Amino acid sequence: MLDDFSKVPSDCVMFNLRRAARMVSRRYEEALRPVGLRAGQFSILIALSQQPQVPLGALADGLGMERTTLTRNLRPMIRRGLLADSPDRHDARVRLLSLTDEGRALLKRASPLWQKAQEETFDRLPEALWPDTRQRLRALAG
Amino acid sequence: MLDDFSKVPSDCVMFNLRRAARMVSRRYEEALRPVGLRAGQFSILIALSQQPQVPLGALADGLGMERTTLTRNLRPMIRRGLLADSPDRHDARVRLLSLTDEGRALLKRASPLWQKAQEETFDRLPEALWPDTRQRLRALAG
DNA sequence: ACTCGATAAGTGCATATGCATATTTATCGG
DNA sequence: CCGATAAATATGCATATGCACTTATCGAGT
Repeated sequence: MLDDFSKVPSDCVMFNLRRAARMVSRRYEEALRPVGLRAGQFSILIALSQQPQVPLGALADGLGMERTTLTRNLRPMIRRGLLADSPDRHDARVRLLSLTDEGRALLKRASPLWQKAQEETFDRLPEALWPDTRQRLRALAG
Repeated sequence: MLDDFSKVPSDCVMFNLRRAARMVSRRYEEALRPVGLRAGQFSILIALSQQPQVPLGALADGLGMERTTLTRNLRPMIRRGLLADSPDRHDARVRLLSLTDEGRALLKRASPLWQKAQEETFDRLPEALWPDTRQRLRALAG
């Protein structure tokens, strides 16, 4: 039976998650194209809109992402003027991140586009199932 | 209320999916490290183990991936001798992909490692919930 | 003050992702 | 057979992902 992998593709949690993430990301990115935001960039804007100053590492943890990945994801957003970074006064190692006014304005423009993508998503997965599904995704990510 | 994004991060399907996919992929990749397979590479091997000859486009569809992405994902695997490609006799545009013996052997070695990662995953999400969860992920990906 | 272990962040390398566009081949209408 | 259209794949560009390793800084103990 060692050679029979016939059930693996459908059973593999990792495969199913990655495929769903790819497909769903593409739909959100299509919706966000008018404001020129990638899927991950929108998530970063949202995460930063919650708090005024966030250390890079804390933000990476919240996104479930390696710090080194986040470091590079920030670059095009800072270049575009959506984010700003400043050193922590009390700890020179820490890079504090924040939204610029431009970033906040773009987020406002992006919000209805995201809303639309979210609604289209709920055409595929009944919205009533989402809170429960989200909890499962959190359990998987935790 | 346009400025209040406080519920978006937790509500956003795309964000939750991407985060879960990142975290889960990292755990599977850690498990698969002894055989030097990335998460996506394992999925490709599995998909190809089902059929002897698969056109690139059909494989990409099955993986829910752009053809152009798959084209490049194949490169390191072919270089390593895990996959082979040959032109379709009846249509010179088509690239038929197949596992090599080496690829099949590696898949055999990878299988128990995958199994272990899968079991660790089910420590986080009760396995009884998986068939239902998989169905929801499929609905999202469809 | 000094050393050392811990912590925060960055770099080099390799793979992953997909859109716009180009290239090659097939197919169909004439 | 020929030209137009469609189909399968590849390339250029930009962003995304994370591991191994490095650098800079902090804090505790001496």
